[in-house]
Amino acid sequence: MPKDPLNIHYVAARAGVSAATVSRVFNFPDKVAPATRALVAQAAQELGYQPNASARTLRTQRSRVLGVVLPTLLNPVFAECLQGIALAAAANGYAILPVMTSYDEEQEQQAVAQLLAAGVDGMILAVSSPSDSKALARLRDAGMPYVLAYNAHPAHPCISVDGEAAAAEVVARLAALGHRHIAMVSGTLTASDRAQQRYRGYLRGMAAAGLQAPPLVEVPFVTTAVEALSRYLRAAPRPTALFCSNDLLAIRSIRAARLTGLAVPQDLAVVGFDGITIAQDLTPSLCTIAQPNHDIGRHGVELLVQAIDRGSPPAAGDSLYLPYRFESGESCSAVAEAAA
Amino acid sequence: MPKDPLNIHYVAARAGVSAATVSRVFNFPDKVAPATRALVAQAAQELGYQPNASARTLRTQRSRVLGVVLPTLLNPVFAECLQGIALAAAANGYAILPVMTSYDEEQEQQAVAQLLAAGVDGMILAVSSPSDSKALARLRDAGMPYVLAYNAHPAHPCISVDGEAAAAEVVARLAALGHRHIAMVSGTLTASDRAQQRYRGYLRGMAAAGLQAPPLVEVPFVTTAVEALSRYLRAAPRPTALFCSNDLLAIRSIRAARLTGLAVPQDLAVVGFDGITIAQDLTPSLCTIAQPNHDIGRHGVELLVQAIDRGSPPAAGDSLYLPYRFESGESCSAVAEAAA
DNA sequence: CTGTTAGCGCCTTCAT
DNA sequence: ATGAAGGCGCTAACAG
Repeated sequence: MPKDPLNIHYVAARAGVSAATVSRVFNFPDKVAPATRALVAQAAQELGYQPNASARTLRTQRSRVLGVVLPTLLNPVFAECLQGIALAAAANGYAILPVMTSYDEEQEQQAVAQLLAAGVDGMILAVSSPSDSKALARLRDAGMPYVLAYNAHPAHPCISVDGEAAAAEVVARLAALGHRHIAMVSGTLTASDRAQQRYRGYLRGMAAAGLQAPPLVEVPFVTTAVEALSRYLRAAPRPTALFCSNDLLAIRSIRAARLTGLAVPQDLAVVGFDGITIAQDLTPSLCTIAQPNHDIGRHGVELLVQAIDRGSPPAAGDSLYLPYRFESGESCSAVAEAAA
Repeated sequence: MPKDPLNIHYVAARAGVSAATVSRVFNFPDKVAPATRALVAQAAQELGYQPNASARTLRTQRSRVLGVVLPTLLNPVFAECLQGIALAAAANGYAILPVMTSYDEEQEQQAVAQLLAAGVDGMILAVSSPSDSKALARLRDAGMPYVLAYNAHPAHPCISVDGEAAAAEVVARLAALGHRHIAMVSGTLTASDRAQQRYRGYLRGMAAAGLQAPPLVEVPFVTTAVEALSRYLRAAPRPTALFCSNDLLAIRSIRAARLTGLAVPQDLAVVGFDGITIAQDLTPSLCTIAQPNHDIGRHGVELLVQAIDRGSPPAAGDSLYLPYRFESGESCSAVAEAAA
């Protein structure tokens, strides 16, 4: 049973050296004679000693902890991204401190305040609206290194895909398949920067294809999405294709279609966005824009770690736009003859 | 612009009091005269002062951080649980430090070691095998408060549902629907305590129904599950119902069935386990055992927090078995006449 | 009710 | 190459 005060002095005493030497063994092994080093390592090993993280943080002003601010883990996109963040952080010797904000700006601010007080070395966040975020302003003022994930904004360092181009590509492909009535479905547009990017891309794509864009189908509450979508699909005029701002909505759209008696993709083509892992194992498999969610997290961590090491926060110029992939799935096909 | 040393003394100076008083305002507001308290609060507010977490932790030996050890966030069950943990932790003034272990016992040990060194106040874990876990032994030796989630074991405090009873119930219901050929599908059995519980329940249920249990269908790799299951379904004799040890496998089984030309549920009834949120919006909606994933996380946090407050780790007797619900979904129906 | 004092465990000059 | 000393920011006794 180890004595209660399992600190650096105790190890030092056992190894017959000073506390400073023990500290060096853990931080700069090269600065200690091999023999002494072995002695100390041995003592530490036997005692099961590990340097106290708080004391080390207090002294060095570096916590080796990264804060993570995400809307929710109920959307697999963010769960997958967090998994990537967690793995990359661990690989780089960092721990993570995640906080969920429910797409709420007020909670984003609180999360940032909490993480600032916790003394994290950097933060990765996905926020509602980067352009006017108080939370981001606070980070910048504090000189805290941070990276945005999934957001896209010229004034901030972002890891993302070009959502606008991807959305435009979706529309182009649908148009090429003969679809002329293509509607877009999203959650509350103002609550998500992502949805806005994608909507812009949708509009651009429609214009490029010479098609008229019907009004955006906004579905505020996830829980009632199927119901709302069913109502929408029963009302005329009905589109032949639906572009959904995320995969969760696409899945619910497919259900709504089936409940309404529409066959997917024959009567209604459905395309999602995100590339959540599960989507490819559904039946029909989901046609979507696949994002490298894991890598978005990983690159975020790496960018942050590099910035921390070199001592200056990431800048907008460090932004990374990763490649996306149009994943053709069974939920999307050419428009049926009768409807064309 | 706040001065660099934004510490308790700086606030104290500005409020014209001592550091101790500032500390008291943050920790025991009642022990300070209302007037002084307001003065200090004002000063802190203006400066944007927040007590330094590391210093506080070093001094009090309490970090107000909870460690979380989970296999992966790629399975929505754990993502949903973590969401519950995160919310409950925040509500109780705790931060969380999650670590993912990929169902690997070696990584479970590393995670525990890391969390121990980080000085967390308690831990919530879902491990592969509670009975012989070195990681749990280490926690117990260290006197670290911990709770298991999803695991079930008489020697440890667990938050879970009765997976065995639930599995038995599934079999009973399938039998009542006329199914006589009921097979069970799982991942690597040894990698998951949950799968083992459910398999025991399956066997018990089969025995109770007077049915013979065919060999367990073990699908080691998630990525190749659809392929393996398709092969299995094409080979005779084919079951009329499939009980899957989790929802992810159930979803893949449904896909495998369709690829094989089998209609679900007419030709093959499929039942899952977990109750991941997305399952009810699929088509067919998934028949499953719904677990309160969010609440499992929440109760884990609450049990831990209570134990920490009272100063003694949770005991096996504190285990909580939450209610599960058989969620009838469209993926399961009575056996077809021809096959009966 | 408030101030003084000491030290949590560690790292980091500065000396030797 | 190693040791001695001071202080990171905070809280908990103890005085007053």
